[in-house]
Formats: sequence, C-alpha cells, structure tokens
Amino acid sequence: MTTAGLTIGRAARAASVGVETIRFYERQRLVAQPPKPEGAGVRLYPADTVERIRFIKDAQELGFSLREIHELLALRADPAADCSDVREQATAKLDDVRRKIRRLEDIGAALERLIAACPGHGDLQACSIMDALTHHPGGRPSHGGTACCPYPTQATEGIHR
Amino acid sequence: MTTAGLTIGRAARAASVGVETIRFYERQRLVAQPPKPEGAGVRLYPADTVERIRFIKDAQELGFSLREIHELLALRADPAADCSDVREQATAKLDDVRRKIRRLEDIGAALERLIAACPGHGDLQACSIMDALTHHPGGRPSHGGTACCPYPTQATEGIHR
DNA sequence: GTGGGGTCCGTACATAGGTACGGAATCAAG
DNA sequence: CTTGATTCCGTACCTATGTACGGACCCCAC
Repeated sequence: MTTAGLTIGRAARAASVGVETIRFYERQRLVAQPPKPEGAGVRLYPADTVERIRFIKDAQELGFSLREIHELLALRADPAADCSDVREQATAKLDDVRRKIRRLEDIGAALERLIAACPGHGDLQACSIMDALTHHPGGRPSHGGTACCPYPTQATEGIHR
Repeated sequence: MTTAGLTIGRAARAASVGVETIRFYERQRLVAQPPKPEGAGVRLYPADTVERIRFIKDAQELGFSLREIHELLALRADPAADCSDVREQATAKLDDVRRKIRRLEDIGAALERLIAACPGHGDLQACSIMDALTHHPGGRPSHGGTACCPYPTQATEGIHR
C-alpha cells in the first residue's frame, strides 16, 4: 500500500539534505543502507529513514554530536531483555536534555531582558547578553559590579563571510 | 580591590579550556586580548573574560556556532541609540532559543516514554527514540504504522573510539 | 643570577562533519 | 534505442574548531 521507497535523491530532498550527506551517514552507520534489488537497480529508502535523517539534523542543532546521536538512536527497550543499562543511558541523556533546556531558558530570559532594556526605558544594567546573564535577578554567575558596557562593541572582523 | 586580572594560564583553568583555545578565540575576535603592560610583562585577563568564555562553551553545547555566538555577544542595547535592529536580532535569536527548547522537550518526552516502556510493562510501541517520537500521543511526524522494532540494532562499527 | 615553568607568537597538524569530483552503470522520457 | 538525468562508489577536498610545536622571552623562587 505504501510506496516501496524513495531513491536516494528523493529521500535527500525529503529530508532537506544532500545525497552525499546520506551516503556519509551510511558510512557512519547512522542510517542503514537499503539493499540493492536482485539483479540490478537502485536502492530504495523507506520513509522512516527520512524521519531518521531529520532527527539527526534536529539533534545536531541542539548540540549533539553524531556520536551522541548514534547513542540516542541505538537506545531501544527490548521487552524481552534486561534493559537496566538502556534505562541508565536513557536517564543520562534525559539529564543532558534537561540541562540544555535550563541553560536555554537562562539565555532566553537574558534575551528578553535585553529586549526590554532596548528602547532606553528598560531598567538598564542589562545592555548586553553577558550583563543580562550575570547581574540579573536569578542570574547564575557571581563577580560583583562591572558597570554597564565594559566590552567595546567588537568589530565584525575575524568572524567573516 | 579586585585582582587586576589573571594570566592566560589561570584564566584558561578558570574557564576550563586550554590556553590555546583562548588564543584561538582572540584570533576570532570572540574575546578581547588585553593589552600588554607598559614596558614588559604578560597580559592580564579580567574576570568577565572568564565568564565570556564559559558562555561561549555553554552556547556551543546548545548548538550555536561560533559565528552565532559572536552575534549573540555583539547584541547590545545602547540606551542612547536607535536599537530597532538590535531588538530585531534579539527577537530572532529568542525565537531560535524557543524552537530549540521545544524540540528538546519533544526529545525529553520521548526519552521518558522510552524509559517507561523499558521494563516490559510499559505500553510498548515505543522501543526506540524514533518510535517514541513518531507514533506518540502528540508526536510530530506522520507516516502510519511501522511495527515496533523495524531498525535492526546497529553494530557499534563506524562511530568508533 | 640561574633554573624551571609560564607567556608569546607564528605555524603546523588534527578531528568532525560534510561536499565535490569522476567515471561507469542504470533508469526514464521521447 | 538514444539521450539526459540519477545512482553508485571511491577518493579527494573543504570548513569549523580547536590542539600541538618550537623558539624567544619573561618572571619568580632559590
């Protein structure tokens, strides 16, 4: 009923990556290479390979390395096996995820504070991200009392293109 | 009252990076290189450079590239200037951050589901991350009805060391 | 004032994650 | 059955982000 699969080119387009990226992931064993059909023909990729690739790209944007993504994808709860170590690994990953969320929330709050300070009628004392993070109600780090804008706005040189 | 600053080695240790990393960031203009004192001597790094480096490392783990981090750090609400573009950029970054949080929450939920399914008395139908993400109450993607464990557990080959 | 470690600077090397190239085989439209 | 686009595979190349190396210089403890 469903289509047998997609050629590598179509799969790549569906996952918004290049063909070469799929081949690269195959070499890294991040996605399985479907078998070549009997005799001759081209490989056909099932739809869930596309999902898998999307997941990989998403996870990358969240700061996971391909190694870590491999570990995430390898986690499986086999109902017929002792999975205490799967459980353990999954829990570790979950902690990881939660730490990331917390840190992102900090940065999000700093950005909000920065935006609020923007028109000039905000509270000030928060004219940069670092300011908003460091001497903030609830901000993490310590170090007392640098005035508002100690860091000279850096030229765009260096980080180029 | 506060110390004049840290030598590069101490600053590196304080920020949990290598000396070479600091120099690299200086070349990339991610952190400012303090001036060499009159005559002779070594450069001294203020404490907020350490904070800045920590921020860079944190942001990297959240999937921001050095380029993006540079943009984040460059945002500043100068109360004496029109900052509509700062506001605009900050808003865009904030959207970014919120997207990341949402996706992390999805993955966190999938992990929880996987952990719950683990001992065998969970609901099943969620024996891998992809399962937990795709056919989940509230899961994002579509594609109907792949059975539980279609993906052969991949050997550890390829992603090595 | 000497010895051992740290700094400085330039350059070279390394690792992760792709991206491009080239030639043979294959498929699909006309 | 020709033609143009794709696939396949191996290899080479590229960018981002460090990491290491080597020689000169500097600083602090003895």
